Amino acid sequence: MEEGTSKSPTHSCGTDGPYTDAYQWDTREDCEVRQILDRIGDKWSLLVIALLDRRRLRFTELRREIDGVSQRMLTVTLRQLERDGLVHRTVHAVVPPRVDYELTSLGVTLHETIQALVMWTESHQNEIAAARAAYDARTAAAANAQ
Amino acid sequence: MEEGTSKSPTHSCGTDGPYTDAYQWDTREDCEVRQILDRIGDKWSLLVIALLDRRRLRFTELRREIDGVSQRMLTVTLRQLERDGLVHRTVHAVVPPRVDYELTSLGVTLHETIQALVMWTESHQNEIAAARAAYDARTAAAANAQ
DNA sequence: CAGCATCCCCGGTGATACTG
DNA sequence: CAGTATCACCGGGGATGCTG
Repeated sequence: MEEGTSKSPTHSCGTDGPYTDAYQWDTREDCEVRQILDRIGDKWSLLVIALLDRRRLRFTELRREIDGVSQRMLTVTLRQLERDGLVHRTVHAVVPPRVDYELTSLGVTLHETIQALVMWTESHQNEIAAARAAYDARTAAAANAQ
Repeated sequence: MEEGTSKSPTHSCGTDGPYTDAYQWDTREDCEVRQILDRIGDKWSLLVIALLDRRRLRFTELRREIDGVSQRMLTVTLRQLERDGLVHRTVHAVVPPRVDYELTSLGVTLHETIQALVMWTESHQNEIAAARAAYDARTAAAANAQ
């Protein structure tokens, strides 16, 4: 199943157009971009990063703020983020145990980048909603005519 | 700042400067941000958007360039993107059938926004790799000590 | 309090076969 | 060529129970 050769897995969009260079990105399934994108796209990571923005929270506080997350998934998510160097974990040797989480400087920069995406979404949500409504209407009409 | 309920749909970014307060985003599971994030995070959407950047491709061309995608998933992905108004689909009434895909203007703006994320990834992939290596080393050491 | 281990389910995805 | 339809799989994620 190894990509092995991983031969130019993508379009080497040659010289076939009046356009200037399109930015070519790595399209391999195991590339770094996909790694991060998977992290972005998973269910809880972004929420954790957003909640840790300029804050320092302990496990239970995070869990309370993220309504719906299971203990297991919060743990798993935090471990991934810690492994990626996006979140820092501080264990206090006290009883009962206390563990604090905060963004690393790397995590902060990712958060800032993600904000652009969030703002894009908020600026264009109406267009998307309209597009969906139009699409559904067209689809329904087609199904109706048939 | 009080949270009240975690389902607060508001994001009060109003008159505050970018760093005076945390930017609150919609944390509901069904919010628009999550809708788009799910699209970003799925397996093929981003690849399609990237490949359609300043190009106009037909179904088979896309399929050939995206190594590993099944016919079914390419269809599903394109339908979602079309429904969201990100990709435009042109059907030519010829035999054999010819269908062209291209980004809409909305799709172009999303692509531009995503580029920031991709570039972040590329700039920081070394840090992430280092963080992972360090984490794994720590973990292995701990397991070893035990 | 902050986890880890286990079981289990569901939906996203792939493979395959068929069609206009 | 560009799909649609159906089946099967597997892994993400929830629920639960147990520990330091």
